Amino acid sequence: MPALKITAVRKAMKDEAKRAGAGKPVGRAQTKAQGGVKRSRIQTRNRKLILDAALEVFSAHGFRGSTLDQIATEAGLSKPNIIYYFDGKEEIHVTLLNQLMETWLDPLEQLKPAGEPLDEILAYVRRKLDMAQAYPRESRLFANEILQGAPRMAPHLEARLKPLVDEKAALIQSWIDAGRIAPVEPRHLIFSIWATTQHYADFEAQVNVLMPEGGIFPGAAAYLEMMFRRMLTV
Amino acid sequence: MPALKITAVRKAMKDEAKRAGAGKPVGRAQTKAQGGVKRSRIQTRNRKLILDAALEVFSAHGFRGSTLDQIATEAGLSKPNIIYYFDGKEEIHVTLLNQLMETWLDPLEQLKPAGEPLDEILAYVRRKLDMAQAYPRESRLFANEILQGAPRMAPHLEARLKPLVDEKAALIQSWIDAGRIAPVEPRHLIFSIWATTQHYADFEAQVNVLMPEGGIFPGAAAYLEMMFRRMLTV
DNA sequence: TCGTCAATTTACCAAATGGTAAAAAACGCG
DNA sequence: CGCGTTTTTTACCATTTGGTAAATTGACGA
Repeated sequence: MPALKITAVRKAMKDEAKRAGAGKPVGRAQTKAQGGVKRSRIQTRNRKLILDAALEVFSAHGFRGSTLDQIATEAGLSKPNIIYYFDGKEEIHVTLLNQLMETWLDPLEQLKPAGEPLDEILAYVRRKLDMAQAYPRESRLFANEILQGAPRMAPHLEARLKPLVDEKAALIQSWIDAGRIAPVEPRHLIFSIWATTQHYADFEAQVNVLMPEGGIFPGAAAYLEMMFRRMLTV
Repeated sequence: MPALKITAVRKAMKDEAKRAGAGKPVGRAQTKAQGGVKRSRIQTRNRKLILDAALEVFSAHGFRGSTLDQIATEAGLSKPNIIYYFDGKEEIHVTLLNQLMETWLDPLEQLKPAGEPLDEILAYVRRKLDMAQAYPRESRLFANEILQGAPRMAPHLEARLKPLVDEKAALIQSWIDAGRIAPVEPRHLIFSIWATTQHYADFEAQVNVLMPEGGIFPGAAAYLEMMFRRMLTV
């Protein structure tokens, strides 16, 4: 029973320290990206090494399926050294997710009112598919998180994704109202773009079984362009 | 070091026993669905309880994110009692996956040469969407497994899914050759049907953030029917 | 109703895992 | 170069977790 108590106390102290913003005497490296967090060359390099390794591991096995040892090995660092740079497994994951969200939003942000509506949307499909091809690990990391109910991402979804989707859905609706594309529910349209493009990254294992010949992306691009073109042409 | 050795020996003995097909003296319940495995009323009931609980837990947290204790609690049984019915966590998971595969294949199996091609395909979309709505846990269990690279399912994918997809892709191609639907790559068509329908189950957490109003499925059904109708109409 | 086999519980264990403490090593600046 | 600071390593620890052994209870047919 004493062991339990000691742990509880230690944990409480740690939480306290966190709340007070008082870092450990050694290793102020883990203070997150708040104000100006001047990072040394070594810190920059190693944080990147760790995040790269974590992306590899988390995207392949999910959060709970990944271990610090795996990440450490992949990064070529020792486990305690990883804890020196990040407060723990969870913080690495959250950092990755936060970074990812911006990258993920980017293609949709580029959907602009200027230009021909159909071309704009098809270009968006294209960007999304390119993204799935270029960053399959990021796509799977994201998919994993959402599949588990977005436990560490719900706030971000609400704060960053929702406003953007609201904005772009309104834009698409305005195109519809102007009779420039066929009438469809904008949000379902967006969902179908996400689903079809990300499928090639997230379900790669299945796709590879069913279409063994390498290079599915050219065919996918042609198929999706045709699909959305036909659907949206007035 | 001796501890390690003992474990190794114990493990080896267990593997041996498995290979030889010699079950434990007590509990022949875990012999899998081979020949006639007459199961008592209690066995039938408890295996079902366990599989139901495991579906709930595995679909929510993934394989590695789930614990036997969670499954036991959910099933209302004790952990050792669970091990009495299944050889271990892995066997529960595999059993679930195998069962699931049949259910999952069913809607595609119903795609038949008779009838109007467009109606056949739209009915397939409908069945898939109904399935996502009625069995979201199954959909997520499957998605989880594929996301992780299908480690426990690759053989099944190859043996059951691939032949079926080959067959139905050929059927769709024959419809195209006969000029009865618009020409599209049959496999990409199938992928897009899977992706768009399962999206509503697998990414439910995200969908719920972006479309707070309950009952997205009616809208999804209308949208998807329109989408595939427009794409496939000659 | 009684004995036997099936089912369940109790009490464990070893390994894996996230994390820590403290000493050693490397860095870099005056 | 010398010395304080940062970074890394070594040696641990507590908890969690999958799984087991053995004793106990329960079901059910002769």
